[in-house]
Amino acid sequence: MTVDQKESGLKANLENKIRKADLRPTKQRIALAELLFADGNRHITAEILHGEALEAGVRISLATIYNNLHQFTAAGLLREVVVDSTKSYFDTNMDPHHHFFHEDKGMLEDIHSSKLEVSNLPDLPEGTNIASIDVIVRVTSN
Amino acid sequence: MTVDQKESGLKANLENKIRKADLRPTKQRIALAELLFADGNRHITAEILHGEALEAGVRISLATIYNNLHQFTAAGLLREVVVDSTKSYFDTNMDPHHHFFHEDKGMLEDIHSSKLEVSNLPDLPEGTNIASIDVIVRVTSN
DNA sequence: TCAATATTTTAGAAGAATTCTAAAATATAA
DNA sequence: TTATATTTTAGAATTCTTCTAAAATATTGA
Repeated sequence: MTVDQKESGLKANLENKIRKADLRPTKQRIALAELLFADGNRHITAEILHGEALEAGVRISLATIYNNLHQFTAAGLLREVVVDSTKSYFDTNMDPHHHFFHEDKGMLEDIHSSKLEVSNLPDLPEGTNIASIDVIVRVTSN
Repeated sequence: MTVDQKESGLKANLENKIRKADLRPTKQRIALAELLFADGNRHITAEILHGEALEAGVRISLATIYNNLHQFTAAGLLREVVVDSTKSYFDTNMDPHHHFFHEDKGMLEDIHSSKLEVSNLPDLPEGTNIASIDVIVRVTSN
């Protein structure tokens, strides 16, 4: 298999992913999917992703970055992790898991669910359901 | 004990709290301390606190609200709870505990630490210390 | 008490992140 | 194709928060 075939295979796969989410595989969308999903789990902000896209030579506006991050999130391809009241982080890992948050670097790191257990959860407030349980272990460098 | 004595006792207590934080007990600070600490645990945003202060007849600017929320936080009288990437919540309960977050109402509710346990925490990333562990149980109404 | 000093408050401007708008560009279906 | 639906975009608008520097208030020590 040539490099070209491998690449077109990857791209075709991403197009598929986008189609399955009921979205059209536009140039911008494919480029973002590549940046987000091509090599493994990522935690990324809109600004950073925008920077990476421009660096990769993809002309894309910040509004489009936001649009797509939200559309991908709605489609279950991304989840938002709330760790900082000033900006939003998006996580490409959809398996149940938790996070270390490096407060000085503003950086997230996964904690696989099997590695951490939450037990003894009290009764839920009357008339509510769990949407998610988020554990953030905030760490600082020493 | 008269109502007046009780009230002045409460106010004196709050002044004390403010002084211990190395802050001057100004009219605005005392009013905020009253709103925050007078009756039990509260979870509040800057906007809401500002509204309550104005309603209570205290002339105070939003900048002062922010200044004081941060000063109280730095002094260990408040803690910030990060649950929403669009605004900041401050919690008057300084005991170790976790939260339910009612996503539809934007409302926080305490989970006492004894009611919930986090176990099996993996090794921390090289060269880091735990700053805090935050568990947010996000719930929605059904 | 009264001045000198230090802290605090404030209005309004500025900043940062995000969302909105409506027109142009692109993708899809027939 | 051509019509229709979706997407992208620049730039304005919005929301929350911080900054600025001047006026007000609190504290200290004679």
